[in-house]
Amino acid sequence: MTVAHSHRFSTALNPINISLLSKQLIQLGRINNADTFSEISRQKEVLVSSLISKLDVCTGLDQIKQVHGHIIRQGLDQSCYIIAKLIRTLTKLGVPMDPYPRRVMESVQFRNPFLWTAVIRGYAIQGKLLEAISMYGCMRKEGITPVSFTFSALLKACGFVRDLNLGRQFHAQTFRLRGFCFVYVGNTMIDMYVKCGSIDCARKVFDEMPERDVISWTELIAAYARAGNMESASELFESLPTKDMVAWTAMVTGFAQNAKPQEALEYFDRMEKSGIRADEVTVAGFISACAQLGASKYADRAVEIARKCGYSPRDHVVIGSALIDMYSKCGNVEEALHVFESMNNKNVFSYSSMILGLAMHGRAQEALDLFNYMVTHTTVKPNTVTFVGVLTACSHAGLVDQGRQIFASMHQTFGVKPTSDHYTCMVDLLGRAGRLQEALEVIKTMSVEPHGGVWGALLGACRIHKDPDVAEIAAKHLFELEPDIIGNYILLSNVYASAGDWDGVLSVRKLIKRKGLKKTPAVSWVVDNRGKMHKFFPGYMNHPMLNKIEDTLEELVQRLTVLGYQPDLSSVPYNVSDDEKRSILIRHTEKLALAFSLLTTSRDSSIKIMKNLRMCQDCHTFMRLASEVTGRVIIMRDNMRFHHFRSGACSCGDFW
DNA sequence: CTAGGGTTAG
Repeated sequence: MTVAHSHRFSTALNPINISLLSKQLIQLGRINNADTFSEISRQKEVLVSSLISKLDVCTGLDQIKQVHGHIIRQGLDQSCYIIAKLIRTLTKLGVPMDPYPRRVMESVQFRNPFLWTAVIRGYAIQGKLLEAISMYGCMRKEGITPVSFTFSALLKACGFVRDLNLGRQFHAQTFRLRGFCFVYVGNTMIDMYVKCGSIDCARKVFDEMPERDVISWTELIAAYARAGNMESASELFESLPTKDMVAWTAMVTGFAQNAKPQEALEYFDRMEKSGIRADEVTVAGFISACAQLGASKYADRAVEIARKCGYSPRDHVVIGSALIDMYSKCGNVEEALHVFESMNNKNVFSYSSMILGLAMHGRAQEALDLFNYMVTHTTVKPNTVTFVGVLTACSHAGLVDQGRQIFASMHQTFGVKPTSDHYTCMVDLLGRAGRLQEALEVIKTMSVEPHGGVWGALLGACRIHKDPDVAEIAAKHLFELEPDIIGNYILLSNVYASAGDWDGVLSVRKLIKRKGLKKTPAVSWVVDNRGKMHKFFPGYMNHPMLNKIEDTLEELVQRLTVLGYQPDLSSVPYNVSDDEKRSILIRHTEKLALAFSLLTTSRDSSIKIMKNLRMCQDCHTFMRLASEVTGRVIIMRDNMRFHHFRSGACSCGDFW
């Protein structure tokens, strides 16, 4: 509330204004003398009520007490309607229920169910289930009959603290007392079960509700989506008779969150075709789906849609943050920076996305600078994701000491507890720097149970530094935690291969076979300027330009050899002849994609290649040197991050 | 006054 506002409030309701108001009302014929008194107090209630409504998050407790003073002076301190409203507002503003709001309630002599409920709900939202229940007990003792709103508040409290048992008790009581269920209470019940993680109970309530509205449906759809069960979500959604914007959005974001971007886009299209408007939340989900597809033609479409819906990143934080992430993942970090700078409001999502974007593209120093700017020049507080971003930046740039410092400060200075994700970054940081024993030590002293990522980072480091002994330790834990992820086995096999241990390679291959796992086939792709995608698979395939591609590669190899290029035979994890290794290497999909791009794009444009797996050492060297002899900028995205090859150097500093 | 929200590591 601004100063000007509070000044207006303080004069709005003085006795002169009230008597003026009453004269005006009589003149207008709205009231007659007989009921002037009750009518004026009703009007007073309306005025005071609108005064309370104007309190907002910026209001300090002093101003609230000032308003309370007005309420008392106007003789409205016994009005349940006004006091309940005041308490609801205090709750919204985050004022703790004890002692102030509760005292205000206790000062009212004759309390109605709505006043009690406002207090119960206040405790509920602040996570104080026991106090909420005790208030409910007091209310019953006074002989007040609860209303549906009361049960809604109690159920909300149970959901908030995830107390399934108490939730069940109130569920039963609700039906006993009322005999029937309002849609509203039913919806709160669904929400309670969902929050308690019991989606089946939520479904049961839904199925038994005599009457449902679109909110009941959407709650359940979103719960299925959050649980990763998009089949049930779609099924439910299709049977929803009238789908509104929020329901559609739940589907779009649901697919986006479950790594099904194509479906997210489909639902967005269907939504548009049904003539339903999209709002900021819908568009954010759409952008997130585009980001996952990682192709600029989707990026353009996302920007176009955001523009059409009237959501510019300048004024909409959610849209801006989503766009930053999308541009970064599409390989256009410059545009991401551009969006970031254009934003009027930036929050922790905007900063974290930007820091992660810079880290992903190997611009570690800028990522660190941005982080430092954020913590020293803004009021934005870093969260757990922000630290993943900064630590990733350190690890990709080999900044061991800085990383250690930041890791220490995150808990000490910023109160963010390290999770397995942060330990993953630390293990990666130390591991890449060749300090495998230190990395192992970090894992042993972790304050949380290490997840697969932590051991995976260690195994990855063993691949770089060719250390089969530590690799076996890492693999043992990793295979227990993630027995079905083929990439883990391949990684171990690569470590053995790089050490020339072909028995080891063979044993891993057997293990893969026994588990019935299938190797993920490699694929690289490029998008031409008409938006068409060209995919390249391993070995020879029937691409119309195959001959030209082969010629180009042969010529390129010759030019690179002059610069000292030698095929890195240790990148081939098979025990075959050196000639065979050379011919396998030259058929790696990203090399085919590179040759294709050289043949089909103009000399001054940069080349953008995507790949679903990690790039091998040989391809990395090849790309680096190719950027030198061709004078082209090559942007290459593997399954983890981006490499910018320019004039014979890579943004990752050959550190990946 | 009960529903949908963008960023996470190997």
